Amino acid sequence: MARPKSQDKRNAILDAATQLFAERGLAAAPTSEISKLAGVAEGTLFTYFGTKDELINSLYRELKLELGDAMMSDFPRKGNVRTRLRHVWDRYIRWGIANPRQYKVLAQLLVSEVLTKESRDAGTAPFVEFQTMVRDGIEGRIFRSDLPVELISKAFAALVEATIDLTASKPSKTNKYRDSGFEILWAGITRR
Amino acid sequence: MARPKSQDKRNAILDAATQLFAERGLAAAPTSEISKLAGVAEGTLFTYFGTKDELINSLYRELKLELGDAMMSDFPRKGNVRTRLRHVWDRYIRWGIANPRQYKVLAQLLVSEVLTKESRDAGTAPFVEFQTMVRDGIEGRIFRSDLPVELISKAFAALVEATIDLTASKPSKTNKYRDSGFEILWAGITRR
DNA sequence: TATAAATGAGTGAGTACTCATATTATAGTT
DNA sequence: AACTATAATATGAGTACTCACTCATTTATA
Repeated sequence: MARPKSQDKRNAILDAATQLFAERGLAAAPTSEISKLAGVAEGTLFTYFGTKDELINSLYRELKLELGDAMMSDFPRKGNVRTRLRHVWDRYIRWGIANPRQYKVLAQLLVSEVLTKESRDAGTAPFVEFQTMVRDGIEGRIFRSDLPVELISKAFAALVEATIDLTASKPSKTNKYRDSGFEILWAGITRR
Repeated sequence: MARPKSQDKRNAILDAATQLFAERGLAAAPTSEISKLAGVAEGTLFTYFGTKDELINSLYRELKLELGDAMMSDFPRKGNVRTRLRHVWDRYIRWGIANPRQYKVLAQLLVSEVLTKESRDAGTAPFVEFQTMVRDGIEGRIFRSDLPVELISKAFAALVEATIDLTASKPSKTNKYRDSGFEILWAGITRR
């Protein structure tokens, strides 16, 4: 290899894209401005990402990885189901609040029409341990056995996101929302 | 007025926009194609909606009204809290399944950057009775009193939408998801 | 008959992507 | 260690194209 690509430039482009996507939406953020903000020539953007759609797909995978890392670092593998569930709950919310742009872009990407099936599949990879935990909860008779696994996972995601959204509009109640949100989830899926 | 605008044309344009937005996303649906699909000249689109953004905002309000109607028709005002909550739950899900395009577009509009604050506010208007019901639930000691009202509303919306999304991928389990989803919500927000 | 809607070719402002040229990190040679 | 050849990246003006919106003209209705 005569001259290697620079991971720094790649990251700068992804960061710039995140910022502009969050501020204006996917379609209204031109590659010319993304590259300018990243401090590279427009052509350079296209040596790192063949098309704008490819950039968007790469960004999605990157963000999902970050979120997965945030949720799973220090994961209390030995803890009971409640402890583990609470860990990922707290981490997810913390990440969403600490990275509002990334969080917002993720929401935009998910409803966009440009994500490939491969990207969507790749995006679920970081969350295998989460699936395991849900299965543990059901087999260990902690979760209600009449609830489908996929509904529990979905309910988790839906409630975290609702909680983060609320927090964004009333940051002073962050802790309240975080705790109450979890209580709704826990009471909702566990046996009485 | 020499020649009145036609409600039919206006609806045709909104319908065409809904279809194309759902298929390709807001940005990739040109006004030229929307008008063609609606069976009017492109100029006509602009006599009904001054700009594309205005069209999008109008569509949002229209869809929210439809959803509100669907949820609130035959609303059992005299029923107990569970009956009333279940009513709007079922109607919301039924509407989402019966109108997948509308439902999808609504999701896109909510994360888009073109909705004005006025539109967002107007969008909540059809749901005043829902708010009342939540307050009833808290005052009547049916819902847990430590949960913030706004979190309960948000949790409702989040769980319905999660349920509809799941149903879209596995229609055969529609009833199961509908019932189980509601159980999660109900167990989550009521006193033990 | 007056007034407004309907039409669709035209316009100007962008936009994603290209490509000829300049630059530079690397591997090989001495 | 210094030099060179090589092959890749970096650059940004240029290109082909698309799109939201306009406007002169035609058509319909009160």
